[in-house]
Amino acid sequence: MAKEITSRSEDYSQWYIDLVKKADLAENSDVRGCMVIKPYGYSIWEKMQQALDKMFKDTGHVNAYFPLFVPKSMFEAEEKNAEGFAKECAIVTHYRLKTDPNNKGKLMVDPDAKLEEELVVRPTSEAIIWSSYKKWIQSYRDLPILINQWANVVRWEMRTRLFLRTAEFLWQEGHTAHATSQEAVKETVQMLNVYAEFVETFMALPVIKGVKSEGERFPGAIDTYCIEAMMQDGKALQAGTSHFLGQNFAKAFDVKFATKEGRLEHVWGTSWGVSTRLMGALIMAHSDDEGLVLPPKLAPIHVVIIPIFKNEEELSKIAEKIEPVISSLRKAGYSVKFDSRDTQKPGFKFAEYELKGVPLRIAIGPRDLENGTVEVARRDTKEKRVYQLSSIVEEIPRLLDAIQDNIYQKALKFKSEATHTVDSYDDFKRILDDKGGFILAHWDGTAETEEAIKNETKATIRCIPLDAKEEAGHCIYSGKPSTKRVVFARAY
RNA sequence: CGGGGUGUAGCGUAGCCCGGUAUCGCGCUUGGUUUGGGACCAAGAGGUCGUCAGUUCGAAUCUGGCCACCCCGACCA
Repeated sequence: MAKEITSRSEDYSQWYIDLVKKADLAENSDVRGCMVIKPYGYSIWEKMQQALDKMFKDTGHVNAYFPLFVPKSMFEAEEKNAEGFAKECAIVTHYRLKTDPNNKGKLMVDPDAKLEEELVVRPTSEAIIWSSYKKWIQSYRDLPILINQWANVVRWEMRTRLFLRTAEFLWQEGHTAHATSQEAVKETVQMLNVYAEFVETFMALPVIKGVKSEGERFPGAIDTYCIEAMMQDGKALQAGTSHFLGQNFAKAFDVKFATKEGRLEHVWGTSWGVSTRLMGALIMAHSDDEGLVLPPKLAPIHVVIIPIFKNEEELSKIAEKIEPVISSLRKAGYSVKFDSRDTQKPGFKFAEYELKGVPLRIAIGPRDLENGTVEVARRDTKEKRVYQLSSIVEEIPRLLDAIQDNIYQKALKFKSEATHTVDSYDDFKRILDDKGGFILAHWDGTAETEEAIKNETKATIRCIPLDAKEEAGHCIYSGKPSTKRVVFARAY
């Protein structure tokens, strides 16, 4: 009742906000544009971090940490990158406050404490990292450098939305340096594949892998690879990017190395990142009007057990009966919560854990004690089934796998139904307005056409898919010849 | 930054036009009855009405300044 959320059909974006707040994931803070990630939301992010961090380490990367502040002169070294982020930077200009003589009890910025050089709060860390790499790299023997950092960054967005766009957000950013262009490209693609694999296997969300058009490219990159996911309302969401930086940053920061042959060359770079925005994708991809639906691989609680009892005595009988199940499951690595609160009724708890997206719920009461059974409810299908208590420890892993798979299959089906192929601008606009989704269409490859379509329809080129097949056609906008289809969509 | 809107208890709100110290629901506290799908009854606690000034015997209400937030646009992971 109090926790009721707006339905998706009524107002999708309100549904999203309700979900984030009522499932206790995050809330707006008293700081403009910045959110508080609450414990339940943060525990999902930690699960994501753990899985990604392992994948990074398995591909040879190590973690490090670089400063939050970047001196302005350092920040502006790579011109395109600086320009691209200039409009959204927070800047530290002073290092001290003092009591305000004209305003009792208040503080003011001390005008005598102005910094010689302003510090930019990092919107991304290429600058500070490449200025460090300059000191670390002299020879081909020093390469490659494969570093990741988990950090917060600040981008002063005009309009913010919980998880999807906040002024401060958490992310990881990988920054690598290589001796050859081929090796750097290979790294860029490898990390794109890591992201795709993570999003598909852990988040149960299928993606399109592709390359950004010039207009959508990361400032300072030669190529930006990305994965794009489809949300339930037909809007696309960029879930991760991997950039081939060429020698741009090496040149800007004068990072050279001696080759085996003794020549002095600039190194080749990549950078790649995913952010707490993935939380937004996770929420929007699978959840329903009852609340979150979490894939078991990222759920902080796999199984919640709700005892149904009238008194202390009944509760202790149930607890005794279920205890071996709990400890076996925990031993096997599952997160189990036994909610024995006597302050809430079972129905309240059922609704609460549905809201929070717990994949499996076990209810056990006097009736079950008599029959040696439990009732198991799946969050994804809402299906309830009675199992023998003796078989439950074996059933749980099977059920969790089934849920993970079912959620993915459902999202895959949705994505394929939301993907349309069009050959005329009229069809393009019609489908965009009727259904949204991904639209595969021919494009003449020019920034002008891309810009015109964006202005007229708000749809952007999400990517040029890596698996796009060669196919002669005509640009839906200009009619000029094209050799493959690109993916358009309205996006978050 | 341009256009529009809103600030009243932890949350959501009524009252404002037409001035007389604030309504209702959820939540919270206590007691009792309940407990297999969001319990019920009773009694309570909680508000400088965003802020500063003005008009007035008297301001949530009228006037002006300021601040904050939300929505639509431009920008964006």
